[in-house]
Amino acid sequence: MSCGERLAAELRKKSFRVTPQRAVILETIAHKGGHLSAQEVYIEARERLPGLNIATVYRTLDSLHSAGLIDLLSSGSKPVHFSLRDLSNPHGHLVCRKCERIFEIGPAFVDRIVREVRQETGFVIDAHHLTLTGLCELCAVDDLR
Amino acid sequence: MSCGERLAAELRKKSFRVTPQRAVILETIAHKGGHLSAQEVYIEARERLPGLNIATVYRTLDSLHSAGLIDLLSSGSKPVHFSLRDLSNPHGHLVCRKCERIFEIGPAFVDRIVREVRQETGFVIDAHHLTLTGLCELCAVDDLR
DNA sequence: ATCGTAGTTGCAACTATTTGCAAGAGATAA
DNA sequence: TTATCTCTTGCAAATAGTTGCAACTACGAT
Repeated sequence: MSCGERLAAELRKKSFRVTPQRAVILETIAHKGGHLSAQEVYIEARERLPGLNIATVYRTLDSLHSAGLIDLLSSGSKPVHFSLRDLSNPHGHLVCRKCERIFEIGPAFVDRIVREVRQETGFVIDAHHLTLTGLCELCAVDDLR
Repeated sequence: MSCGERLAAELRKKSFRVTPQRAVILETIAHKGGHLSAQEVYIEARERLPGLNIATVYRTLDSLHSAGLIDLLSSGSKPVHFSLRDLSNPHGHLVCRKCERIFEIGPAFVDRIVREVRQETGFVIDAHHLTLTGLCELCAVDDLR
C-alpha cells in the first residue's frame, strides 16, 4: 500500500471523507517533513491544487489532528505548527518559556511518561509529540535570582 | 505585602518594568479567576484603564507568561487562554483531541512527573499548568476500531 | 450505475493577533 | 530632583485565523 493509500485508509477508518484537498494537504506535510505552519501548508499545497482556500486548510488541519494523523506543536503562545505523525519516532519537546529554546526528549523517556499517565488516569497521551513548557536548566538557575 | 505589591515585586525581580497597564492586566486576571482569553482580558481591563490598547494586552500577556506570573492553556489548536499562576494548586489538564473534553490531573501526580522530568533532563516544567493532549479512556477504546 | 444524504468546500465578511514606529514613562545614577 | 537610558505604550496597518452559508461531492444505499 502506497503512502497516500495508507493515509486515505486511515481517514476512512475515522469516518472522514477522503477528498483531493485533504490528500494534497496531507501529502504536503508528509513531503516537506518537519514542522509547518498553517500558512506554509497553504502556500505549498496551493501549488498542487490552485483553487485551494485558506479556510479549508485550517479546517483540514483541525480534522487531521483530531484524526490523529498529524501532530500539533504549540511552542508557548507562538503560532501553532503541524507535522505528520511519525509512529516510528515518538519524541517530545521541552520548550523554555524564558530563552525559548527547544529541547528534545528521547523515545524511552516519553514512553515511560505515557505509561505512567495511562496507569494513573486511563488517559492515553499522544506520545508522538509531547510538548512541555517550563524552564531549561540554565534559566531555572537564573530564576532563583 | 498586598497582592498587587507582591506581583510588582515579582515583575521587578525579572527586570520587567511595573506599569499601570501591567498592573491592571494582572489584577484583572487575578480578580476574575479561571481562564481568560486575550480578548476577555482586554474588555475587562479597559473598564479600569480606558486608553488601554489591545496590542498592549497581547504583549503584556506574553511578558507575564515568560515572567512565569501567568499560565497559558492552549487546548488543542483552539485560542489560547491565560490564568494567574496559583502556586498553591499545581494541577494539570488532559485534553482529549477527539471528544475535546478536559480532565484534571491532581497535584501529587503532577509533582511526580515534574520530578521525573527534572531528574531525567534537568528541565523544570511548569507544574502549575501542565497540559497534555491525547485520547481519553473512552475515545481510546473507539480508536482501536 | 445512479441516487440521496451528510460531510466538505469556496467565498466573503468578520474577528483575532502581530508588527513597525514615534512618543511616552519607569528606573537608575548623578 | 533631574537627566538619561531603555523599556513600554498607542496607533494604524498588515497578517492570521474563523464563521455562516450556499454549492458541491464522496460514498453508502438502492
